[in-house]
Amino acid sequence: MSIRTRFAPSPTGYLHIGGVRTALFNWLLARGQGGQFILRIDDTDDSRNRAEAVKPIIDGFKWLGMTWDEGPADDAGGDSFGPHKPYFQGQRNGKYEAAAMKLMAEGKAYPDYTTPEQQDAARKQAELARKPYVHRGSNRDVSPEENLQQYQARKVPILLKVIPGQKVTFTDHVRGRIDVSTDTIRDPALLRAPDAKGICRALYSFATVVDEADFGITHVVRAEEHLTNTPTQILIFQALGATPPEFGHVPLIYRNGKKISKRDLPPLSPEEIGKLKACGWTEEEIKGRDDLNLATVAYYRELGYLPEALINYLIRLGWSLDGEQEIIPLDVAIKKFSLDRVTKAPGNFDMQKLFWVQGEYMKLLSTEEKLERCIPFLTKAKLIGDVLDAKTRAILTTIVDASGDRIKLFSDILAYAAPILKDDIEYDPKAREKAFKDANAKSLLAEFAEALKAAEPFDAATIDKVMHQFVADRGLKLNAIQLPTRVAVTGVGVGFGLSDTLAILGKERVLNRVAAALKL
RNA sequence: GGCCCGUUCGUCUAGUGGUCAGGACGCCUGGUUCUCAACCAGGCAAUAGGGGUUCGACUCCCCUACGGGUCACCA
Repeated sequence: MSIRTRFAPSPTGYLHIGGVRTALFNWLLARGQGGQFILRIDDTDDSRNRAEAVKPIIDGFKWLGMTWDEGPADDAGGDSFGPHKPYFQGQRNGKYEAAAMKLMAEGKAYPDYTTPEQQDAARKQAELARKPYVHRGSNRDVSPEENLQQYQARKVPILLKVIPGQKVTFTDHVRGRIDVSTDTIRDPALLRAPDAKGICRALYSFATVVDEADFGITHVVRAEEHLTNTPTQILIFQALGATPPEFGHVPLIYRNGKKISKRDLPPLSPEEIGKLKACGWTEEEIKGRDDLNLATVAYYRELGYLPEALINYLIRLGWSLDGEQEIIPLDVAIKKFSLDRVTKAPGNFDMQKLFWVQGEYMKLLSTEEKLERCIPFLTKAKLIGDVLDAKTRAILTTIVDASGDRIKLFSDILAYAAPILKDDIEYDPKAREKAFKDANAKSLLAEFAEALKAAEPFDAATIDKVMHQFVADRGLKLNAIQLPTRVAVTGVGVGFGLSDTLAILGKERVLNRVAAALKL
C-alpha cells in the first residue's frame, strides 16, 4: 500500500510558517515514496467566509510548488477534487453524525446531559481535592436503545465511552514509544449540541479521525501540540473499528524561545514598512494586509524571497541530512527525508540564516531568471511601465548583471535600479556629506568629468581605464574619486561597480549629473 | 497544578560508551577590492546541574532545574 499523508489547516486567512513546515514534511514523505499528499480544510468550528479564508492557504501552497493530489480545488472556490471529496470538513458533517450515531447504537458513545454548571462544579471540586478532573458524562451506563431514544428527544453533546484501567500505546515516529493510561483520558466529545440551525457539528478530534480513516491516511505528521490528544484519537479509531495510522509529532517552531504565533508577533517594523513602501505599497495596502508578518508565507513572497529558499530553510529547521549539508536541493530532500531524523526539541526561526539560504539560491539564478522575477517589483514601484520596451529591458539586464550577488531579495532591484531609472536624483544626505567632506573633492570631480568627456567609447572597460589613469597621474587612490563620482551620479554611496554605473547612465547623463552635483 | 514532551556553541544542527565534541548561520580578525556585496584565510563559542552504572560517559539510569505542550460543545 502506498503511503498517504495529509495537511489539514483550519482556514484562518493566512498560511503560517510553522504549518508550512509541517505540511512540507508530509509532502516530502509522500513524494519520496510515491504516495499521495492530501489537503483537507478543517473548518468544523465557525463557518466564517470560508472561500476567502482558504485562498491565502491555497495561494501559498501554489507559490511554494507544493502540489496536492486530493483536496480543495485550486481556484479556492470551495469545490474539491479527489475520490473522497469533499475535503472541507464543514461539508462533511453528515458523515460525522452518522458515525456518531453508529457508535451510540453500539454502546460505544452516549449523550451527555451533564450541564456546564455541573461540570464546572465537578472540576472545581477535583481541583480542591488536588485530583485531576477526568470527565465522564451522565449516560455512560444507560443502554444504547435508551440513549438513542433520549437523544432523539433532546440532543446534547455525544461523548465517547472510554474504558478505564487500560493502556493506550503507540510508537511515534519522532518521539518513540508513548503509553498512557485510559484513566487519565476524559470521555471526549464527538459531536456538539445543536447550533442555532439545529446542526450538531463534529469536534476536531472526531472529524479528524473519521476523515483519516475515510481517506485512508497512513501517516499523520503534525505539530507536537497534538501529541497529547493522540491517545484519545487512537481510542476513537478503535471504536470505529479502524486501524490507526502511523504518527509523527514534529516539534514546534519558536521565535526567541517561544512558540511562534501571530498573536505575539511584533507589528511590521518601521524598516519593513519602509521597504514595502519602496516596493510601491501604499499605507492603506499595508494596513489592509494583516497576513503580512514574519510568521506568514505571504510576507516572504511579498519581500521577494525565493520559494525554494524558504523551503530549504524550513526543511533544515528540525531536520538534517547529515549535519554537514545546509543547501539541500529539493530532489535530494525528497529522496532522503525521513521522520527519524526529525529533531525532538523545538527550533528557533532564524531570519538571518533564512536570508543566507536565500542568497545561496539567488546565486544559482541566471541574469535572465533574476530579471524576470524582479520585474513585478519594478512595475509595482512604478519604476517601469506595464509593458517593457526592448531598450529598458536591455538597461535592466545590464543593471541586474552588474549588481551580481548584491540582489539578495528580488525587491533589492529597486535600490540598484531606481537611481539610474529615475530622472531626478535624491541625494542621500549622509553620503553627500561624506563624499564632499574633502575640500578638493569638487574640483577633483570637475577634473575627472573632463577626463570622462574624452572617454570613447563610453563603455565600462574604457571608463575603467580612464578612471585608473586619472588617479595614477595624480598619485591618488581610486577612493579619492570613487565616492564623489558615485554620489554625484546616483545620489547614494553604495552600488555596483562605478564604471558599470557610468556606462549604463551614458556620457550625457553622467556629465549633466556631475555638473548638477558641483552646484550643490 | 495533573499528565506528557524536551534540554550539545548566541542560533540551526552532527553525534547512538572511547572524537582535540564536527559542520553551518551570525559575530570578530586579516586578505582581496573603487563603495557595497561576493570571495579567501583565520578566530571566538556548547554537552543545564547533581548523583549513579561503567575501565571509560554528550551518549544508559535516577533526581533537580529550566523550557514547552495539553488539560473546551477550539483546531
